[in-house]
Amino acid sequence: MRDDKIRRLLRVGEAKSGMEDDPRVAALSRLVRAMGDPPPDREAPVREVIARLGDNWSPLILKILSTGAYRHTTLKRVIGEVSAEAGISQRMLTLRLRALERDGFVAREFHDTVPPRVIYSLTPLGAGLADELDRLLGWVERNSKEIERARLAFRD
Amino acid sequence: MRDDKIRRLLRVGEAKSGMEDDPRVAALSRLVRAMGDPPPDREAPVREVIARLGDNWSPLILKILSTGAYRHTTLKRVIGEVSAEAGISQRMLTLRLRALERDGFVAREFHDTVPPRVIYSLTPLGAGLADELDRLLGWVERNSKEIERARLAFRD
DNA sequence: CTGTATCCAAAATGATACTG
DNA sequence: CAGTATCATTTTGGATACAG
Repeated sequence: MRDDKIRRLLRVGEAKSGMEDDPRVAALSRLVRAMGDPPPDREAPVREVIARLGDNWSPLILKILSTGAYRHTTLKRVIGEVSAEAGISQRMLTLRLRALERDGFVAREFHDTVPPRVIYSLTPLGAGLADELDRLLGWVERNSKEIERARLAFRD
Repeated sequence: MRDDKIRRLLRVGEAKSGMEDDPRVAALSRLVRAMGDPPPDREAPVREVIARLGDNWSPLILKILSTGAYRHTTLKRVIGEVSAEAGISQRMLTLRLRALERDGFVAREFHDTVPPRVIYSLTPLGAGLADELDRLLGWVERNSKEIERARLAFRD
């Protein structure tokens, strides 16, 4: 995207005297270039991975798996005890694990016995993602007082 | 939660000879304590903030606002040009901005003129969140090759 | 211009029953 | 035990019209 297009978006007049150099133009220009062309869509890793971290169950799954390897049902049982909500449905657990496996964060070890045994664990990549999650949680934790304050002040 | 309850969840027998000390028990115990009692529900800042980062529009809004202050419609126009999708609806933009404002990440400056002028900008707290977002994006970026490889390998 | 209200479509999640 | 299929419910998002 060219800078003059950005100027039009911002309704910034052409700089004739050099006084209208809106700093947002250069900053937006950098942002657009950093995002690439075309910009990442919903299926792009950047979007998907952050969406995973933001969904209801994946963060908890990552945290639990960072303590070790688990069978499917054991994982379900642990989530049911540890979460604030009613517990995860078998369907959702499978969906989430599949998504995490698909992106290389979770390894699935299948033993074709009766009954079958399937062991889920974090890959090194998944452990890295769990670390990122921890750092993010740490930031929120450190700022939760201020967030709570903002929430209370938000009675407008 | 007591450790023997965790052992039952994991179907770990009582250690009589000291050989069954499943390392997951201690790790899970630490995890449960770190999460607090009761564990954070959907409205808790930890959950909400990460959910914000994971939704469709908030990350982009944060990125754009980190380049400066914007009026409502200008922001909408910029998002429409910068995003991969069709653009954000006025309703969603308002909802997202409200949520970000509610948690103290975005400041709303209202001028009661005709037509009204409303300027949105990041608070220092919001700038901090934008920094966290950047670090997260950086991590995904650095690992996107490996993620793509996992995706291609995931034809099972 | 900023925002709300209403209605509608699409997506996420859960419940339940079933299979190998 | 692990997983799938189906259906119901909830949540989320968009389109449109309208108000101040």
